[in-house]
Amino acid sequence: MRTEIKLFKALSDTNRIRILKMLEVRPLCVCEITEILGLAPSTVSKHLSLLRDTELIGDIKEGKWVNYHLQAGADDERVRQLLNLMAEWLPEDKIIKSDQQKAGEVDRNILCAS
Amino acid sequence: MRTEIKLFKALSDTNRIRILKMLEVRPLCVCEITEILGLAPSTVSKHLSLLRDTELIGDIKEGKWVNYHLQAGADDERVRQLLNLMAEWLPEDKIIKSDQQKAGEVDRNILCAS
DNA sequence: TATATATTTCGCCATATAACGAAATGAAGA
DNA sequence: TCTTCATTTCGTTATATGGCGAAATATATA
Repeated sequence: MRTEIKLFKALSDTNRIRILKMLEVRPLCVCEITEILGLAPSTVSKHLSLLRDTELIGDIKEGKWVNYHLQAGADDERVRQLLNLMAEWLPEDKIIKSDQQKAGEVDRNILCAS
Repeated sequence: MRTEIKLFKALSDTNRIRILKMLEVRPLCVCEITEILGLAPSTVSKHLSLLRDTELIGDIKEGKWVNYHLQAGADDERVRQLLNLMAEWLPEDKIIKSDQQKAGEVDRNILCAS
């Protein structure tokens, strides 16, 4: 039962839901997510490693950046089921829509080290 | 987003998952659930009211007992989706299977006020 | 009415969680 | 090599959560 609880806990936080929903748009690096959420980088990093522990997201290093992406094809069926649910949920949420628009627009080269 | 978070939080606790899974067998009163979980009645009552707040379960008074049941036909589609997932999950979990067997066997007339 | 029983509410305590800033780590480029 | 910048790790703090027992509430029965 540990896995299931860990998954639900991962989804029990507003900022982590916002992260998952913005990753539906495209993979993002930590500083892009940090900018959109308006949190400290260390806080965002912690959220990301918690999500990664559940396989809901994965990461790929690209030079000095770490790109995080949804794990839509995760090994664990429960993860896939929850990601499928989340993809349907919150289609009209103002914050989510705003986040997703920003996710489509941010440019890490302009944004980071500003 | 508040509703979604509340739902995931409700599912983020071992004892609440155990309650949902035992209610798949049949409706149960508080003292039956209390006996199976081995927790204080006040603790179980708190879990139940939290689950009821999400519409995952409902309650019907029957004399001095309060019977709790799954809300499989809940108004909220998200609730139905999560209950459907939970019905598929944990089919082999030892604790869950034991709980479900007990749920089929307990008799509140023998059990309570013992 | 008085008593017994089931449930809930309240107050308390221990632990878990989310936030931050500071310091450590890792990679790219001067 | 040295510097810069993205990210992570660590330590701290405030709040949330889950547990209990005691007291309050509600209902059935003597």
